[in-house]
Amino acid sequence: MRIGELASRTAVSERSLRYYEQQGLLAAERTPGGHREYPESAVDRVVRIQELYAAGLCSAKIADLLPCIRDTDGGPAETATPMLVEQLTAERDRITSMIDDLTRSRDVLDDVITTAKGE
Amino acid sequence: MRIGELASRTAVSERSLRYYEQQGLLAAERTPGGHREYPESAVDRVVRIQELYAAGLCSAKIADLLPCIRDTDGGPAETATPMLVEQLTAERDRITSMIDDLTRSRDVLDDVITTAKGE
DNA sequence: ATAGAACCTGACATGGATGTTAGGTTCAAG
DNA sequence: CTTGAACCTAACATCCATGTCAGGTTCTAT
Repeated sequence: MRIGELASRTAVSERSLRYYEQQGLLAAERTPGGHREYPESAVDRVVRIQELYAAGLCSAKIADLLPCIRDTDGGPAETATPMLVEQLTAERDRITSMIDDLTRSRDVLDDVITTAKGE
Repeated sequence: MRIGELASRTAVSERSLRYYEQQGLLAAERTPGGHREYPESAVDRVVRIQELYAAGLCSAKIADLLPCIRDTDGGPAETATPMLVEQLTAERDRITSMIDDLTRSRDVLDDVITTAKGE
């Protein structure tokens, strides 16, 4: 599929998709004229990339990580090096405390909302 | 307490604390010479502010929200207006999906970590 | 053949919390 | 009184994914 369709199916802007390619996160074939041509699996990958960005990982970490991810269609292409495992473990712990923070904030919001509705 | 102590006790930079004041999130008394003087409760408040920033709320929303929060030392000073409740509900839903995304990303990391360690 | 939609590259802009620096004032301890 | 730590304001810098614009090329349907 081409970039417009991928953009609309993932709700990610074309600008961002080109940026992902620049960062080595998302490969694309090219038509003879130079237009990008994506495989069906690009949809899942873009969603995954967005989630990882949202989790606070930078492009470089995501680029390291992606080849090690177990795709829907098979096992991982690579195995994480010990150094990468160490970094990813730190990221995982950071994500865990992010989740805890978010949960606390959500509880605060719920309390304020409930209080307001109860009066 | 003064700004240096508050900064070290909350692990938030003095720069940020002054910024919070500018945004109307954190009030401070002043010494005759103009130095900021914070009450003990500022520590909790700063932590709360950081959590809300981490949850993706901007300064303005936090400023609206803070007066409605049930403090440790009593009930909320204000009750949220219907409009604010609507906004906060949207924020809460957004936070919920953030948590879901983060959980997914953490699962991905765990899988990569486990796979690497298992070999 | 041709119009118009879709795509290309490249460059500059944005946001918003935070870092940093500069130059000056206040505070506290000797 | 003096000295150094701590604080003040103001202004500018940074990060980095994303937005936006300009000017040009490719694709597709008629």
